[in-house]
Amino acid sequence: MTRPGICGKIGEMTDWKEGMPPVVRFAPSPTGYLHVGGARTALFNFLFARHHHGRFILRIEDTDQKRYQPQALEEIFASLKWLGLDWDEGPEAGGDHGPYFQSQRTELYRRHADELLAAGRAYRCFCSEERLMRLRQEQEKAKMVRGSGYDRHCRGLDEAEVGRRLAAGAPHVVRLKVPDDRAVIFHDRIRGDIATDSAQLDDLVLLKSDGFPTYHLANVVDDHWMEVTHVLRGDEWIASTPKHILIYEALGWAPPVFAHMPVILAADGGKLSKRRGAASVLDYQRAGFLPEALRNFLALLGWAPGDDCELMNLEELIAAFTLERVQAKAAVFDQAKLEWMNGVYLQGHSVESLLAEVRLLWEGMDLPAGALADEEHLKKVIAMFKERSKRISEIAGNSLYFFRDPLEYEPQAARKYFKGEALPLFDDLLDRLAGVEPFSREALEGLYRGLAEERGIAAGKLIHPTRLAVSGVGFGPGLFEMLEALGRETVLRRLQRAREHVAGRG
RNA sequence: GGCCCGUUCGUCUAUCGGUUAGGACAUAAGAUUUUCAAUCUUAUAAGAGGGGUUCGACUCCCCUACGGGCUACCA
Repeated sequence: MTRPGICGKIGEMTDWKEGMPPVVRFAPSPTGYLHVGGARTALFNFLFARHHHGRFILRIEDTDQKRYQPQALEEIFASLKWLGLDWDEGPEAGGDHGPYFQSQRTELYRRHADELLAAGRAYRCFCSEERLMRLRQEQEKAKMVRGSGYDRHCRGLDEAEVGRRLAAGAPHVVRLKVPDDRAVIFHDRIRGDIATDSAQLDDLVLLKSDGFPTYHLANVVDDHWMEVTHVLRGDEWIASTPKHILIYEALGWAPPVFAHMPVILAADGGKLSKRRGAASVLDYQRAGFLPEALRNFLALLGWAPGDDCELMNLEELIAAFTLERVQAKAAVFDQAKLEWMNGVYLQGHSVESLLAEVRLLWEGMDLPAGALADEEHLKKVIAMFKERSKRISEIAGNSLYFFRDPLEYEPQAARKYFKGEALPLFDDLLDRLAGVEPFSREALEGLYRGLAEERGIAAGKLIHPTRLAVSGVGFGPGLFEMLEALGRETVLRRLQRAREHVAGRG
């Protein structure tokens, strides 16, 4: 049996070459559940910080008032905690760089926007949404090659005019003055140098008309004041990074190190979504996955330790993780491999450690009163199902016949084992099972083997119909330990009922 | 459309110019078994295409194709 945590990487930790401990952040937007792609980004940030003895900050980017969903916050926190990704600074944890909600830092953004305005690096724009929309349509129609995007209409407004509109309370945004035709270059730790012509960038909005900053301004300002040294984020941000570089320049700040993580795709190559396999971290929890399995699996999406090691616990992941080994290529989420890995981790769990969670699932399954009263019995059942399960939910879902009589018989198995020839065998079994002492797996096996020999048939002829009769299905734990755990009374009752069922069908 | 990023078995990946291109999941076959699962054996399976550079390219460069991202007062 391959056990998790066999790689022995502990002790190989190295300090970050540049000396100073790094500071990273995970900055989700509370617009919905935390999906596995976000979780993977959080995980990489966490691993990087721990590996280099740095700090991991959680920051909430709630600057979009329209898309804000209050319950999303709880989901994000719960998801991160479930995966074991504790943050050193942020909501609940506190820290010296708070507040950690961008909605509570609007003064700071406004101050820097004013600073840029005063320095002539930014300007107020009074264009209406209608005008912007019309502009976009016209550009589309004209198929403009260059200069698409905002046309800098308000960039040349004179001070008097601006003052007049301001006094009139006209709604406006603040835009950055993007320099003409200049190369904007940044180094991506995963992809190397990426250069963009500033002519490709339009005068982006820094401050929205509702007073909130855009992501671009807020993330630059926060990363600066929170002393973030490494920005590890999804690669959908690559195209925006030149804008961020320009903002750093305008503010006179040194940009952090950038490293863009590859995306995670669904099996069909498309984007991961609720419909294409689960996407929410908490959905995986609900589906019976173990956090350490999902974490291990996610770590291997876009990253590999370099040797053939795959099963790694948290300490080993931390010890082995480096940015150099993060891949640039998008990775497909392979549910089958996750299932396998989860099964491996599940086998590593003791019955005791599984008890509480499985019991919770059973409790939600509408079982007869008192069915779950005997803890020793529950443990026995878990032990029988654990080894043949890949998820916790399978243990609970496949073992219901230990708490109530089967409601029906699996049709395919019934066709095979509930034939007329089974009737005399049932009679023999009913007769002998009533008297066997003790009702133990050893004695039961002796009974079955003996009877098979007497009748000159294979033991399977007795075993299979019995299994179906007592469990309703054609698969499960070894029959004799199953019968022992079920107890004589239950076994006889179910066999009797199965006999009637077979007889009734002629 | 423009700009940017990417391309090794079906999937996740190893390879940092010279390998019989390795491992894992999945798949198939066999062993084992009272079923299922597990376990053990074995097998199938890859450098998108085309040009360069080089004594030698999966590895470096260019082109094409394909996939993805961005092109919002969303993040």
